[in-house]
Amino acid sequence: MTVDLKVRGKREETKASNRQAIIDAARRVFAELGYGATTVRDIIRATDLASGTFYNYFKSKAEVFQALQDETALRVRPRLRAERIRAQTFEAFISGSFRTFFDFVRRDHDSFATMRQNQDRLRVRIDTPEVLAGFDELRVDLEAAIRQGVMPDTDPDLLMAAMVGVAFEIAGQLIQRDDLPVDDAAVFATALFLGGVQALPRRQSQS
Amino acid sequence: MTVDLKVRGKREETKASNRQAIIDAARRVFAELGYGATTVRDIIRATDLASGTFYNYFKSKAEVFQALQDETALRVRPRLRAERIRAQTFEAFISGSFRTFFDFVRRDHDSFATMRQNQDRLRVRIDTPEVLAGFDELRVDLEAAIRQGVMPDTDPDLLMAAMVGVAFEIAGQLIQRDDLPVDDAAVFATALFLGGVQALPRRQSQS
DNA sequence: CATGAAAGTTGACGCAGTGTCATTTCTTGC
DNA sequence: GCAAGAAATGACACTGCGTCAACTTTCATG
Repeated sequence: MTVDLKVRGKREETKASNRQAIIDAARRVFAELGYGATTVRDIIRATDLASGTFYNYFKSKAEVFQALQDETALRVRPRLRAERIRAQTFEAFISGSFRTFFDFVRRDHDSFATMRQNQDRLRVRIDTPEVLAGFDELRVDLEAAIRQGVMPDTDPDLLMAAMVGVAFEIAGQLIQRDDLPVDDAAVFATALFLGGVQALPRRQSQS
Repeated sequence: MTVDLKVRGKREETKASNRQAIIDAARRVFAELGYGATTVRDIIRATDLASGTFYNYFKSKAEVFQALQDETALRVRPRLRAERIRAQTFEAFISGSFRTFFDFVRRDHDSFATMRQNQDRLRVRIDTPEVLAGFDELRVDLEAAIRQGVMPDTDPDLLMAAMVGVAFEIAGQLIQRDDLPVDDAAVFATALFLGGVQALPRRQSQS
């Protein structure tokens, strides 16, 4: 009567569903209480599992949080990667990267709202290994672009850092300011990298 | 026999010294164990005070951490402010800001090492209210520069975000890479803002 | 000085979250 | 069916948290 194929036995089935249940509960609870305030017990209470079961899946709340971030990172990275590989010019490389990232941030608001989880007025950003791996991927692609002569031969680590810094900080603006169009953000960041401050879009009549 | 002037009574004297003792202990302990792993008890054990005394000075370990960060922020902000106000051209504004900041980061390595405190391989950045106020200060100065026609009339929030993002992310590189000269970092960031990717310093013969 | 009141310190206490583990329940291959 | 292994359960010992009544120190006052 079970609709889905029983290729995997019941064992693996529930194992996967329990893991997901914990992750889902964690996302909800983190969103509600903030990372600092939530306890492992809060998370497990939000599922129908027993406290001990949590530890069959994760070592600590930090590890669940990491799983959440990693999940997000693994969703963005392929898109960014594809965008960069497709790029034939460095304009396309830069503009495509920013646009794709900002688009994702706006759409997936919640995943990044956790990023700036606050208890008081603190702003916190946590980069998990998967996120850091994403940075590395960008650096590798930059190096490839440099080798191909598409990108000027400059320090790839610093260029990566600059792109990451601008991307995340402007993403923060996108989260704060709902009225800021994704497109404006992308145009701004792209112009900065293509021509510096002088090339930035000017404001309309702003008396 | 007390060398220093007894303008303040003993009361305030010990109050200030206790507070500082806690902050100093916290800096040591955070550096050793990382933020996540240290407990209030760890901090207080590293002083000769009793556990209850901690709570006369701070509500939680988060609050001590914030005090640490704020202390740092309050040391950098005036320097950055002075640099920006002195600037007559936007080249000077940008270049002075980055150079001053990177110089501080390199010198005050430890304060910023805490910034990227890691338990596993996580990278964490926490912006306290004083740090955020520093961002705001930058935005205000950018707005002033725009009004004076020194800076192109573009979205000051985004420009601030871009500068902050580049500054912090490249600061991260400065901390990771001891061989990276402060000057190179400053030249890189400045060139990016003045002329975009094309204007970046090229690498020497790098077969 | 002596003294009483106020400020500050102390550490033991009750409470809550942590991670473990013996026990129980469920799944699977035979 | 049934035995064996896998996973879930929740009680338990332990640790850290924040509080508070008792104690100590400081200081203003006569």
